[in-house]
Amino acid sequence: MEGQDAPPLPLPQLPPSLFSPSLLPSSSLQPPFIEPQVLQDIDWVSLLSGQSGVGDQNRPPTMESASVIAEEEKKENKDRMRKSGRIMKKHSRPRFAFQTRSADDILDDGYRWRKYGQKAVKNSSYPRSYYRCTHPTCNVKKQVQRLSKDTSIVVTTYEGIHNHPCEKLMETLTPLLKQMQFFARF
DNA sequence: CGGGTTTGACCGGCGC
DNA sequence: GCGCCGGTCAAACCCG
Repeated sequence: MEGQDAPPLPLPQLPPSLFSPSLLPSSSLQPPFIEPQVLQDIDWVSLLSGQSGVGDQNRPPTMESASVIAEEEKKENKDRMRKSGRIMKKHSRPRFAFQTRSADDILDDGYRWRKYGQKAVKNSSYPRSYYRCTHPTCNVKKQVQRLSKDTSIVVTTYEGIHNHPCEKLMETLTPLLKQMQFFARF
């Protein structure tokens, strides 16, 4: 059915400052890369340490555009109406999406994810994948979808904030921090 | 054998 | 009410 992808994607557009497809080189064969601007705009500290708390709301104004937020709020409001069902969780969860240019669908963000579903979505010739953080007490989710418009672009949508540190990053960072502490004494 | 993925079924919301 | 659609479940499967 969804062989073509003519209509515009329902995806909220990120501001050009975050991501500018037009600036992308035409040659697309590259190792997994996150656009530098995107990396800069992410508040990795709070993201990784889970400092923003599950209370969200006061999450740092990282990279979501107003339009993205508005779109999400609308969706949250709809979710609020949900009364029964298996996932009666909390609905007002911080969410943000960003696009990366990558040949690989799964970008290694340091966390461990378990895939729990895959769906073909309308207006896209590529399926959307659903992942959950494998950490026992952490129910952060993310969706990964490749743009059919530009197949070199992958859209990743995170939902929720990790309530645990990123093991992988800590592993890498710990010796570094120790070194910094050592040199800081001089 | 334990952890992950695959994949069809299922469920709830929404528009008509 | 019905059908479509997106999100999730869970059994089967895969792999180191």
